Amino acid sequence: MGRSPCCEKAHTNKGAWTKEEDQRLIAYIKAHGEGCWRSLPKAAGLLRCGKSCRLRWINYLRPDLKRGNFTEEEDELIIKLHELLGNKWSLIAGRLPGRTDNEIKNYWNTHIKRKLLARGMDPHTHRPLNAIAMPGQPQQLRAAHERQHFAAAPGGSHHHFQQQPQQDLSSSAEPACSHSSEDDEPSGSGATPPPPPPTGRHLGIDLNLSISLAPYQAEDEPAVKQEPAGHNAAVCLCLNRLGLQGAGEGCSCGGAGAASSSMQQQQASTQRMFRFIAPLEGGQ
DNA sequence: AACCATACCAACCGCAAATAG
DNA sequence: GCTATTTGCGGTTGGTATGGT
Repeated sequence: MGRSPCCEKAHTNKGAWTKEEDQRLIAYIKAHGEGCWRSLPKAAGLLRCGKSCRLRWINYLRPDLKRGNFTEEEDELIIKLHELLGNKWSLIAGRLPGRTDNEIKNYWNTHIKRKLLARGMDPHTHRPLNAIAMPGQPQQLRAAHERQHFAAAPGGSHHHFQQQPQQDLSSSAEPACSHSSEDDEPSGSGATPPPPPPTGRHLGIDLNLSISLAPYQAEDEPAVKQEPAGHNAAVCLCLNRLGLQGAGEGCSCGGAGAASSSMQQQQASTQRMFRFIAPLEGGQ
C-alpha cells in the first residue's frame, strides 16, 4: 500500500533540537495534550515532522522521565525482562517507571550487553557462552522453571498466583504466524529446543507477559514496611492477553503500567489476567 | 597539545500495526 | 472489506564527550 511521507521533508528541521523548539513543544502539549502528532508541528509552530516531535517528547521532554544512571535493580530487571521478552523495548520500558524504550535500548547496547558477556552469558539467548545448549545450566533451568509456572494451571506452587475472574475467553484469534523476535532460535540440531515463549498459547489462551519491580511481601509478613528496591524487591509477572501492555491495570504491583492509556485500561477490563509474584533470587 | 579510539546517546529511518474513512 | 493515514516500535546512524597514547 502506498504511503505518503510522514512530513514535507523540504520544510522540516532535522538534527538536534534547540531550546526554543523544546519550549514550543512543551508549551503546546501542556496546553493541548498529546495526540495528533501529524498536525502538532504546524499547530505548535514547529518546523519538524510529527514523528520527530513525538520522539522528542517521549524520550526527552516528558515531565515524568527519571533520567540519570540506572540502578543495579533496574539493570537486573532489564536483564530479566529481556530474557523473557527479547528486544521488546517498549514492553520493557513499560515496567520501568520514568525510563523510555530508547533509553533502555541504548543502555542495553552500551552497558548490559557487556555486563552479560563479562558474566559469560550470551546477551541474545541469556545462556552461558561456553556451554551452548547445555540443558543443565542453572540459568536455563530457571528460565524453564519460570515458564512452567506460566503454563501451569494458576493456583499451584508456593508463589502468589492469583486468578482474576473475567469474561470473554474465546474472542482472541490466534495469529497465523508466531512472533519473530530475533532472539528466537531455530531448533538447532543437537541442541535442546528452546522452550516456547511464555505466551501460554498452548493453553489456548493468547497470553502476553509483563513484569515489573514490585514491593514483595511474604504471605505471613505484615503489610507495612517496604524495603527499598533490591532487598524485598520481587518480580510481578502479570500475565494477560496480547494487546494488554500495561500490567498495572488490575494489578496492584504498582508498576509503570498503571500509567497506561485508557484504551489499554479498557482492554484490561475484558481480558483475563493472572498475577504471579515471586521473590527474586539472591535479593535481585 | 594533538590525534585516535571508544563510549554514549539523541535522533532518524523504515516497517508494521492500528485506526479512520 | 478495502485503502489511506497515523502512530508506535525497533534498528541504525551520526555527533559529541571522554579516555588513552
